[in-house]
Amino acid sequence: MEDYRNIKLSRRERQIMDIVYQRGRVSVADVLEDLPDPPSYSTVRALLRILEEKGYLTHEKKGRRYIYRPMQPRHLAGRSALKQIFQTFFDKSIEKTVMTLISDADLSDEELDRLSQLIEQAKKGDPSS
Amino acid sequence: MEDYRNIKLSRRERQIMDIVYQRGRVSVADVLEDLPDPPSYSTVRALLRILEEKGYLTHEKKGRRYIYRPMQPRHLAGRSALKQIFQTFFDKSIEKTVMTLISDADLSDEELDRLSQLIEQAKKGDPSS
DNA sequence: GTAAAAATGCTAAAAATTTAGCATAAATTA
DNA sequence: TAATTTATGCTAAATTTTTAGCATTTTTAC
Repeated sequence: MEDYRNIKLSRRERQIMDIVYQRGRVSVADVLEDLPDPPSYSTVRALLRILEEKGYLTHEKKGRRYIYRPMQPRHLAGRSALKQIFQTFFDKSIEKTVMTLISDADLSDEELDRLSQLIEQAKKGDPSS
Repeated sequence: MEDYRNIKLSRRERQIMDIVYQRGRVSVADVLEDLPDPPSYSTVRALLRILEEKGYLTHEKKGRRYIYRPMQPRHLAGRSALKQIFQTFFDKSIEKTVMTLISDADLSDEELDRLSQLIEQAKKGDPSS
């Protein structure tokens, strides 16, 4: 659980977390740049501070400015977000979710081959059925 | 775009939209039942009304009570949400996203076979590369 | 047919979020 | 070294969100 995209955070807080996960590491200016309907510099600073207080971010001093990054690693946050999505929209079906991803994506044959391999490996690796 | 999970909606509004998409059609009581830290009946009604005003929901009278459903079809909302996720967490890579879905899922061989077929079909159907 | 139950309409207060602004410190530059 | 720029610390106002409550309507039960 612990999915920031699902509960807890306010609208601005979520927007900022998304930016942080997209960029990996951000300065106040970075966030300001990416925020839709950007508020003032002060505002962004306040929100970053709050997110840090809530335990979602941490910062370090880089020269004279703060650089923020997420506390939870990206891949974990991604997993959690995906879980939420496929529960909400795809009847908890991985298959439906993958189908949507693939059919929307217009993938090259090369990419499709790599996915096939991925699935073959999953078959070998986990003899669960 | 128009992704309710990304921007615009407040925390409660999003929670409610998630419930609506999970259930398909909801009464006030349904929503109340699924909401974490449920507020009062009045509150839920107000939120549903607001979401309808904003164009996310519509309702019909079923007997004496309102039944709400989403304006945007589930599969479209799902696509949009997925897009957001794989952009934010997976470097816009379908492959990485699918990999995470599959490796987390502990799928049966049967399910994996169906996914293989899906991919084969994608290869045939779209000779893009 | 009257009373109780279960719904909505509407309004406004309470709480949380979002915002800006002033004070201050450090680095840059002229 | 003084002025300017670019950062943060802190505080409080403005706005939005969240909530509850009362009035009214419709159905159900006696």
